[in-house]
Amino acid sequence: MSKGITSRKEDYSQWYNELVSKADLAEHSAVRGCMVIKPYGYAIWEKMQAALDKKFKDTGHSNAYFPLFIPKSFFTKEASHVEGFAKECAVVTHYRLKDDGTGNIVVDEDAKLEEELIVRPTSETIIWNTYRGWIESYRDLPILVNQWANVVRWEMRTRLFLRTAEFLWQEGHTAHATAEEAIAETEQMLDVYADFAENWMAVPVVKGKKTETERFAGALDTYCIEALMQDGKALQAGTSHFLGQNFAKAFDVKFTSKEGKQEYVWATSWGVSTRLMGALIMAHSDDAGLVLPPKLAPIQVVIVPIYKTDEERAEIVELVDQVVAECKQKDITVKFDDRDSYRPGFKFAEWELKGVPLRITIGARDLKNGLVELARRDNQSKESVSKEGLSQRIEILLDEIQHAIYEKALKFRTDNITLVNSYDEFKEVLEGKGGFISAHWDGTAETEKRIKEETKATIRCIPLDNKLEEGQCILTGKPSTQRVLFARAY
RNA sequence: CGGGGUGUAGCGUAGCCCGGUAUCGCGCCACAUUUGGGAUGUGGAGGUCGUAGGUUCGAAUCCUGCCACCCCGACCA
Repeated sequence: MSKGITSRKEDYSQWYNELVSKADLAEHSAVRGCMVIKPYGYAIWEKMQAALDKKFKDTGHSNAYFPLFIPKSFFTKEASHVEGFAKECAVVTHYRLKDDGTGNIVVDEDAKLEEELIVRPTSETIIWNTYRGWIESYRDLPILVNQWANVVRWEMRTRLFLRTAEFLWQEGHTAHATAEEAIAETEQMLDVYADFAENWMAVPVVKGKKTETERFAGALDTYCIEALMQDGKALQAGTSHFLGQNFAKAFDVKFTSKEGKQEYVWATSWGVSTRLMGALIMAHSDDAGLVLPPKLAPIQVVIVPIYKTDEERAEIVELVDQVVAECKQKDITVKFDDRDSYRPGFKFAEWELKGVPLRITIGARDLKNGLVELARRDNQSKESVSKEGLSQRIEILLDEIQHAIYEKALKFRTDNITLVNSYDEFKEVLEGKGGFISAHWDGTAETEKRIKEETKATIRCIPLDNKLEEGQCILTGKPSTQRVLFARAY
């Protein structure tokens, strides 16, 4: 491992790339646009999955699994849905290879599929085609299903975690008897995402609604959580869609109501992906490496011993065993770095790079005094504490770190939401400090498009807690009733 | 998919213009001395020069195709 990484100031995207690679989170694979998520990175994803999965179950959802392949005819049934995804679909056309007679393995043209299969970019179509068979009566509703899966969107430009051709995610697909119930579900899951982002990832998010332009292909309404990265760019961290009856109509999914009438089912879908890993990395990490929130850190505490002799080592190990046992009782994940081939300084740097929230250093000096040294990753502070009651202190510190990095990110976001009242001011802020820009917009797609073309900024969302106020659109001067959030985005 | 760039040991590189089987640093292995912020010395291993062709007595070097990655654009979670 080489020393250090590029600083954020020097080159933010290089910093990100080096961090992902040097912290052992992921690497590029032999397949274009696809990544290998390495064990340490995957461990973080697993922690995210576990927390989210529990929240889904707690709100009444069950997991299921639907096929990777979707018949093309299904996929093309909902017009705007197809239009939105058509340009990035991988298509399976054949089911066999053969030897062409010269030792080359080629596609067997005789094994052409009668109907081509689309590798799912999302599963609405296959799921709604399935739901048709599951739903007859209002008594079959609601259906509250989630699936953890991989999806493929053939992206031209990829970045590890942020945009790859294949990624991991969860997609919830629910079916309801009424629009009100479906909308309530959409909002509930948005709250689940926001809660997860803020309380687990320690990333503050703005809950909002997408404009028509930014809406999911096939949805009536798309709700989102938007996060702000340290370079001032926004990142969509999760979406929850109210799909109306679009998919029910496309797939003819009807139910008999209490009144005995045939009605189309109301739908929602919602998802978050491994992109959250990108958000996590860019929200907290610094020039020394990753900074992980304790709740998602695969290793919460690392213990680095410092010794000269075997006797000292033995004494330290004895204390470490106690500390580890104590922590285990409190469900704190501890790693004892007993590698003999690296010196302490090297280990300090390595675990900082990997974002371990707390480090315990134990040396001969400490043993003599009955102390250990605790070092926080988030603010680099150190303290010497008694070995008595150490696990309590660790517990408190982990909790403090979780809150401290959230507060830091929140302050950054608050400082980087700028209210502007003119287009000149808008452009100036966008070029200079970046971040979210709160401005009046006349509500038309034309204006939105022009601003995007001229400045590369998009409307990230119309915040849900927006207060109404009279104003004038920064571009056209037309009347507006509320401000929306603009930003350049990932 | 358009424009630009890069590919040489695990990583970072020199050599390429001007053709003769490859330089240096980090890392790796062994041993010794070390250990409170990325140790030092000695010895050693490791290469289809991205890949497939072509030119040539001879190609990392010249020519062509392909692949991958990085930056900028269009598109997108």
